[in-house]
Amino acid sequence: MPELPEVETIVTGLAQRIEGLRVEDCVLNRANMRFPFPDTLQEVLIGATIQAVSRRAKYLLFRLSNGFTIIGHLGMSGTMRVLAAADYEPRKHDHVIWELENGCLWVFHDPRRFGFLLLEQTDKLAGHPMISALGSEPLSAEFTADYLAQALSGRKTPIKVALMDQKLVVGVGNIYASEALFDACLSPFMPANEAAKDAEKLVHSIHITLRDAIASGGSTLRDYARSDGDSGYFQHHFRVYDRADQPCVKCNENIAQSRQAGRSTYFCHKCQCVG
DNA sequence: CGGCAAACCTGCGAGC
DNA sequence: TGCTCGCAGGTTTGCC
Repeated sequence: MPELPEVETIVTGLAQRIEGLRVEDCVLNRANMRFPFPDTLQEVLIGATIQAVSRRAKYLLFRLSNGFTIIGHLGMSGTMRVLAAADYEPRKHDHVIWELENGCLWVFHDPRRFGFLLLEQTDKLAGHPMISALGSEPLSAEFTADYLAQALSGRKTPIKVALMDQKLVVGVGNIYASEALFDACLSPFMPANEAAKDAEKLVHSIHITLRDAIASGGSTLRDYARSDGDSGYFQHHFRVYDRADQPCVKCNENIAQSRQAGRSTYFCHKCQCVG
């Protein structure tokens, strides 16, 4: 679901609302999502204080006062909201509800159940299999044109598919891969090793696209909502994503839709030199 | 090893 | 109106 801008927006909101608070109770409305919930989830959580909420790639990290960290993922349709207990009305797919010491509820809702929660000791977090193999954070200093060019070299896979490979660069999903390639005027079908020569342009476009989206509070399609329950606004800024047959904002040609690795790709034939 | 399709789920819109 | 089909923001697995 949510790609980096959406996860970032949720992390910022959750940090403001739950950091420093003790968990009074933890209600599991089912035994599993994508994976079974850890047996010790409730035991570890109840009575612990949430020291810090952060993000690595699209993973949410909740550092607890007792040496454990919750690793969360929102999958395609997950949301996390915090609201006053008095305002809570149960909804289908509210899978986990944490009761906080200030009387608020922190609710994990996920219709498609591709999301999950795992538990790891904080000092072993970097070695966790889901975390250890991840590529560069696109908004960090290490995500440079040199890094990207090196990572793309020798790969024949289409550049759009490569940008969505989390071992290469994290946080770029189907929406922002299409948007960044349009910004860079590069064909999504260009082999990655050819696109390596445009690494500088690509890094710039990925930066711009993600920062704009974060500034807009992310994109709301169906399920995504910020931690305050409000929607994001970046969907109004889409230039190609979900705009098939609508005029290109630069050249007025119709935006085209295709499929790569099972995912929809949107692009402008003219601006992105797709022959 | 690289690259693709399928699988995991539910909900919604399009089309018949 | 009501059904079926296809598709949806992600990641892993298994097959070629």
